[in-house]
Amino acid sequence: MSLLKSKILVVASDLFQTRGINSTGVDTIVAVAGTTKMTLYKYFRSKEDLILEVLEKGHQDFQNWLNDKLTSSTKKPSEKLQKLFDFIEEWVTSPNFRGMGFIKASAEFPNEENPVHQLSSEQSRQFRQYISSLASEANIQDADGLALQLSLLFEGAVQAEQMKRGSGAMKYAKKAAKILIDGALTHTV
Amino acid sequence: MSLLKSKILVVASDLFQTRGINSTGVDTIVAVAGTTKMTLYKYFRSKEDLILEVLEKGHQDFQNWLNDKLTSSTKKPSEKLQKLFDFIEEWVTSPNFRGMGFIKASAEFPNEENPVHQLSSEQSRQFRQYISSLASEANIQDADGLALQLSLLFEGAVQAEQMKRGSGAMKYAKKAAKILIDGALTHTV
DNA sequence: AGTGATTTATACAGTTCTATATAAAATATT
DNA sequence: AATATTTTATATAGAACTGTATAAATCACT
Repeated sequence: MSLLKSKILVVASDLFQTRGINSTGVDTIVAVAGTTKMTLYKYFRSKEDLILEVLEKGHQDFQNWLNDKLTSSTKKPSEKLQKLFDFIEEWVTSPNFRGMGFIKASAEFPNEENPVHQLSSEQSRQFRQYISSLASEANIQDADGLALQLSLLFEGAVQAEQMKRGSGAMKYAKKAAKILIDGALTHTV
Repeated sequence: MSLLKSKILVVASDLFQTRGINSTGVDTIVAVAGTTKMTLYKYFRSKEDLILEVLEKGHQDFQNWLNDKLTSSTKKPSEKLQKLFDFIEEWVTSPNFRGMGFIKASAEFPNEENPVHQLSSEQSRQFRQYISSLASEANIQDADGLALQLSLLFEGAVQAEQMKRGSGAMKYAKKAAKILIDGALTHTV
């Protein structure tokens, strides 16, 4: 991928997160990225295309990072589930954390027919599905149910953290997650 | 309050929730409300003023409704806490539910110096504080901690419901809340 | 019916935004 | 060095948005 294109992606991701997507114009993006609109529109057909690619990249980066961490940490499915929130906390508190794109994008594009909304909704579903597969491997009965509960905690915590940085929400989300996971594990098949 | 003013507030609240705040122009609001911009700007100094009043009204309506429900349902503090999520579910699934304003507003206005962001952040804090006071009355040790966890579940569920209507998130949020509340109640002072 | 306040209709100034056109400059390739 | 590609600089079309000006129309009240 072109250096300029990835630079634009990084800058756009940053600005979208800190100023909002609709409030960030392409002029601002190219100015911060140190390039021009002509170049931006060479690599992205439209602003919407840019938004979609930013979301896609952010989600893939997160999923890859999380999956690598989990698979290299332990092979026991139940332990993976337990460590999930530790890694999520590590991700959220890392200096290059720019927020979970799909959480904000769905708020800024509430129309269910909007491509940006659809992508963020799909990413949210994928993430929940990933947690559910971990729960299934740990032989938890209602894997989808637990996955939903954990994702609620996670998304709530990310939002709280976005709303007020250093809120300590992640700490209590972890405690709650542990209670829910432990409870579900004692009712395994 | 003037009929037109409250009509504008209702319409704006509806449009902000369904199309997003930044994506909704004042022209659209007055067209749907069946009035003109002149009248809108008579009652609201600016669009930002309108947003703030919409948020304020939405939050007060919710808090008043919830408090009335809780105080008239039971006098036992621990039962209030248990019934909290039942009423919240009732609110969220009611036909005139237009979403929790402060959740989306903070996403659309991420800048912490923005008045809209500040108000939604304050409302989020107030709601958490309200839950915490219920937990305190029920003699729960870490009342603030439980309140934070419950609000994470709540905000996560509202967002999930906004992202995909009829997701059933509230049902699992309630189950998780019950587990957390029961756990906290067994460790009371 | 007549007076005063409210509301509408319409136009528009001024800004911002997405997206494109065109030509010059810089960079890479042969 | 000459050619081809990429990138910049600049201008601008065209739409959308906030907010205001002005005059006509409607409404409330006496």
